[in-house]
Amino acid sequence: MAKGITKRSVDYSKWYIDIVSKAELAEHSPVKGCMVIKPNGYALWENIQAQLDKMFKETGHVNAYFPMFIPESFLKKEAQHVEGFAPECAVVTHGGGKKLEEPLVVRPTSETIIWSTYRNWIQSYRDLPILINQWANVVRWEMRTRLFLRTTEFLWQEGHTAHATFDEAEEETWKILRVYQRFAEDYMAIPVFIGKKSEQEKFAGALHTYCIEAMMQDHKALQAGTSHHLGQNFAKAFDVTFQNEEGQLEYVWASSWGVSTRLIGALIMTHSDDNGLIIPPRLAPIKAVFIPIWKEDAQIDQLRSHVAKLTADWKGKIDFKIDDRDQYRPGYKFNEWEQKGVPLRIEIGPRDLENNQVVLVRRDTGEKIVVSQDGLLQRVESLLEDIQSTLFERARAYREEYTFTEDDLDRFVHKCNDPGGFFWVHWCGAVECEDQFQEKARASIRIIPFKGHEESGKCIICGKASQQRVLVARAY
RNA sequence: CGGGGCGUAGCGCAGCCCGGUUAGCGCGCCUGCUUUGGGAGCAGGAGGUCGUGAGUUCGAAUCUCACCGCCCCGACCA
Repeated sequence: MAKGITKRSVDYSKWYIDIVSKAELAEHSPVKGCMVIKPNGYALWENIQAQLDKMFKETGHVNAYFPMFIPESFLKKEAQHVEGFAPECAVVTHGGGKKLEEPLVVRPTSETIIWSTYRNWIQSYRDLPILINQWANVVRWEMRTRLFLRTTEFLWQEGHTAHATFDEAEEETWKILRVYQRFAEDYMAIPVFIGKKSEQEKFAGALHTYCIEAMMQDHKALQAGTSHHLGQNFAKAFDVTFQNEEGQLEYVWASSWGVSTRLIGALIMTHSDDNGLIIPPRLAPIKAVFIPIWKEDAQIDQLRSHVAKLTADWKGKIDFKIDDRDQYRPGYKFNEWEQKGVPLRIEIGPRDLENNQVVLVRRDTGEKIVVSQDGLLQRVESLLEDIQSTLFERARAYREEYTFTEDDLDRFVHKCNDPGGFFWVHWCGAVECEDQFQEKARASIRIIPFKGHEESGKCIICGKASQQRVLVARAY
């Protein structure tokens, strides 16, 4: 039935590419590693943006925009930061037909340009906090790219906040992490583990990095959002100080945080099946699609006007579409909308007109439900909510099935290969042992849990004392 | 940067080994008629610098050399 989509069991990577292509989310551009985000993909991104933007504003943030070009010297001001980003920067050397005096880096992230600006904005504790977010594109010259998951240019939001104290910056970093978690779980229907990154995995230039981590259907981990406590590192690099209530000069404390179009990749790999994309209703640009079915020309107009009447009060309440194209037959449309991930299909034909009913078909389960046309909107709305929670529960059950607590090294390595998954293992904290996860199992520490999850044991690698388990997995 | 694969119509491919009329097939597209509750049928039609450049040859999609690009799999990263 799923024409043109490789089955997950045959080739997972191919399946992913087929979904992106068949759902018309994006395609490759003439430039290596870049993508054209097509209307279906962009509509999804717009819905992600709209909800997140609302949540940022509810937590006191405002939007602004900083330029894409950054003087090369700025990148070099924060030692860890340069080291982390220098290799993957695109650099503009010419403009207006002339060689530039100083090359311009196309932003890989905006900490440097923003902190060079904050320097001018901050003098007193009364200027703090600054809680700014920006929606932007960034460029990172990656060696290996995949549509949405890792592209040379991608869209994201980056929050950059400035605070008077360590604790305030910490609270901000934590608050945003919880916003990300809530968004992932309540809107994308993607269950996530939250925690802290190891020293090796943290952002270049941060004191520590928090993240949300999700499991994909191939049991690999995908980092879906990060929130960094930047300490005073950028304030020191750009000499951003403020006068506190006692009149003393102090360096400003910072946080930064972001999610990107990678979320679309996460959404695909969490919910979709061999028949195509599945979009959780709360983010679906089209939540329901009507497919009128007719046998004679005379019925077309009858159906059109009937559906128009039926949906007269739907506008503004639910995003739906009526597919009354007559160059395609119903079966074709069924498949097309399934591939595009529309959560609910509403079939209506002569039989239904006679019986005052419609046929609802759930995208998540394929279940067909015959319901009365009376109170259809309420029925559709509650069904969409049910699909939303079913998707989340299904994803959570799947994740639990492949999340293991493991104490035996051989068994851990073996299970990393087959079936793969998330592993809670004891780790002593040594970098050497962390490297062994990569060496032995091509896996890495995805998160270190927060306080309250202490448990003493022995490091699965070296056997020395360990105070806690960490989550280890192969990752995208 | 290593390994693999591929560049021929919008998409997917055959043809190449063994050079030779007008480069072919499926899907899609356009026109018409019949159809329409799980990817419709028939008829007609449009659509090509065979990735680029050089070479061999009377003659190159096909042989030789070089280059370019893309995809997939690994090492680095959101």
